[in-house]
Amino acid sequence: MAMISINLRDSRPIYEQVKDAFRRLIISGALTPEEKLPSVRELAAQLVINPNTIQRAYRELEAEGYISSIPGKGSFACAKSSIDDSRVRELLKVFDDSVTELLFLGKSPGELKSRIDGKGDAQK
Amino acid sequence: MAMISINLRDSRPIYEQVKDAFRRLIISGALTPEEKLPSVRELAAQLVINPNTIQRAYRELEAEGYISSIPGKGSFACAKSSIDDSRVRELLKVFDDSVTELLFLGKSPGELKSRIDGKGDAQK
DNA sequence: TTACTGTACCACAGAACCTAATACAGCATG
DNA sequence: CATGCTGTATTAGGTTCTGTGGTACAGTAA
Repeated sequence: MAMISINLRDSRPIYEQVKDAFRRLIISGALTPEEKLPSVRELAAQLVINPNTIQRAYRELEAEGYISSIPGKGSFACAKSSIDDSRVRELLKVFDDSVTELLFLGKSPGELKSRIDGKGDAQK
Repeated sequence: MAMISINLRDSRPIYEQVKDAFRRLIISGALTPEEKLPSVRELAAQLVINPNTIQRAYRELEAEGYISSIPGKGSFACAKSSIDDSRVRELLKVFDDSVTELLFLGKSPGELKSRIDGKGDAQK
């Protein structure tokens, strides 16, 4: 039942941790399209944080297209087809920048490529 | 002479923008090892921001091993051999996470690999 | 000496983050 | 209908982060 967990001692904002956690669940397939997420109040109670913080995470996840919230019903995971294109562009920039710096620091292109192949099946 | 520029309307902290800017200069080779960076006060005057903000950026870049600051002399770019290992681990995590999400969103492994190859010569 | 360098410290303002409490409307169940 | 859930919005307050402004000290070089 404890779908996600957060770390109050982390420097990253709680709402960002919540966003990342649900993105991972969706990416890994642990949360399938149309599947219901915990309600704002329920999750806030589980994590012992304020409902407003959860609401912010859900609102931003919805803006990215990862989830869809319906008043009175709940929040639900979306199919990947509905994820916003700007999210892809953002990720590509992160990818490119990390590659550039890793290559500079001595990593070989082959080593980075093999890391991509390692993602086929196991999700960690 | 304007080595870097910052955007006050950006949501990211100024000192983070400064850090990224100098990392890019070093990575691209525009700033070679032992080369001198602008002084704290000089750069602050150029960018019209507070010297303390520059100082923070320099301090953190030094902790990562990208630059070395010597009281009375100045701050200088370092050779890549002195960059901290934790920076590499951090970058690998960013790389892996972006790959996982990009693959989920429909990008093919081949497309990502070709992006790695595109970094051999041109730098942006 | 003079002028530059990095570094440290303090106080202050504004923004971001988070909490707390309340309220309203939509949906589903009995 | 009525109860209880759902998302959503609003207001207020506290804490932390970010950035500014000013001052000070020590090391380096002309």
